[in-house]
Amino acid sequence: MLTKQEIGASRSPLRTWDALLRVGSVLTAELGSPLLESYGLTLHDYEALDTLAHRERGAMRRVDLAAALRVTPSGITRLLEGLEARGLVEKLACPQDLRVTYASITGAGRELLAEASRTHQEAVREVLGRNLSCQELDQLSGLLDRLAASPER
Amino acid sequence: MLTKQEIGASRSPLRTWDALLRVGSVLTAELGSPLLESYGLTLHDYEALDTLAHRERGAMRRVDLAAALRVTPSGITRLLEGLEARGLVEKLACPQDLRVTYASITGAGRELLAEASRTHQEAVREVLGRNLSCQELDQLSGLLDRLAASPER
DNA sequence: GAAGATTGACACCTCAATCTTA
DNA sequence: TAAGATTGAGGTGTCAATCTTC
Repeated sequence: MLTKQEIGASRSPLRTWDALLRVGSVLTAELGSPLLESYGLTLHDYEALDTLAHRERGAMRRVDLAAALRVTPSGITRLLEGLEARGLVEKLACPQDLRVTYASITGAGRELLAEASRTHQEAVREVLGRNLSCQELDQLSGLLDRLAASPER
Repeated sequence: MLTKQEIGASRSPLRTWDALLRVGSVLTAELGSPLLESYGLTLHDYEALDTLAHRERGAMRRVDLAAALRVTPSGITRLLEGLEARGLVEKLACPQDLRVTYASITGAGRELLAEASRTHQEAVREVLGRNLSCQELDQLSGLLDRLAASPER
C-alpha cells in the first residue's frame, strides 16, 4: 500500500497504468487476431466457450457468465446470439425459476473449442513466454491478482 | 524466457494472460467512468490530449498520434473528430508535405486536460496504490514493459 | 419492488476502398 | 508506388427502457 505522501507524489502508479494499457492493447491484438481469422472467435467468444466447457454439464446461468466475462447483461445477450446462431451454444430453461436462462455449450462448441484452444494456448505460451521466465510470469500474475483484489484486505 | 518443454507444459502463461485480461477490464471501467462522467472524455480522448500536451508546441502528426494510442488511421480520424468539434484540438497543415496533417491541442484543450488530469491522476494513484507499494508497482511496470518488448532482444 | 433477460439507440473502433500528394 | 487521411459499412459493446417472473 502507499502512504498519503507517496500517493500524491509518486509517478509509479502512472507509469504502471500506462504500461497496463499499452500491454493490454498490444497483446489483445496479437492474441485475438489469429483466433478471429482461424476460427471466427473473438477473445470474448473464446472465453465464453472455455468458461462453459469447464463447468459441470457445460452450462451456466447467463447472468453468471456475464459476470465471469465482465460484460453487462445486454452484452452477454449479444455475445451469445452469435454463438447460438452458429450452434456452438444453446439456451436451457430453468424449471425452478422461469426468469433465468442457462447458456450451455454444445457438442459442436466443444469441438471448435478443442481445436481453437490448441493453437490459442500455444500462442499465449509463445507470446507470454517470449521475454519472461515462469517465475517472472508467476510473479506478474501474483501482482496483477493483488492489484484487482477488493479494496479492503 | 521459457524453454521448449516449459512452454508446452506450464500453466503460468495462461494464468498470467487471464489475470491481464481481468485486470485490464476492471481498471479500465473503474478509471474510465469518472473521466467520462465528469469531463466527457474517454480514456483514449484523455490519452490523446495528454500525449499532445507533452509535445513541444502541443502538436503531432496524426499518423504518429495514432501509433502512440495504438489505433488505426481511421480510428484517429474518428477520435479527433470529436475533440475538434469540441474545440479541444485543431488541425494544422504541413507546408512541406501536403499529405500530412498535424493534430494540435488548443488552449481550451489544455485547460480541460489540466482539470481532468488532477482528478484522473489522483484516481490512478488511489486505485493502483490501493494494494501495492511503490516498489511493487515499479516491479510490475518493469515486468509489463519487458512483456511487450520486441521479440528479439 | 427486485432479478433476469432482451431490445432500441448509440458510441467507438476496425477493415476495405478511395482520394490526394510525394 | 507508397504515405497520409478520410469515408462507408459493419462488429462489438454500453445504457436506458421494457417485459416477465420471483
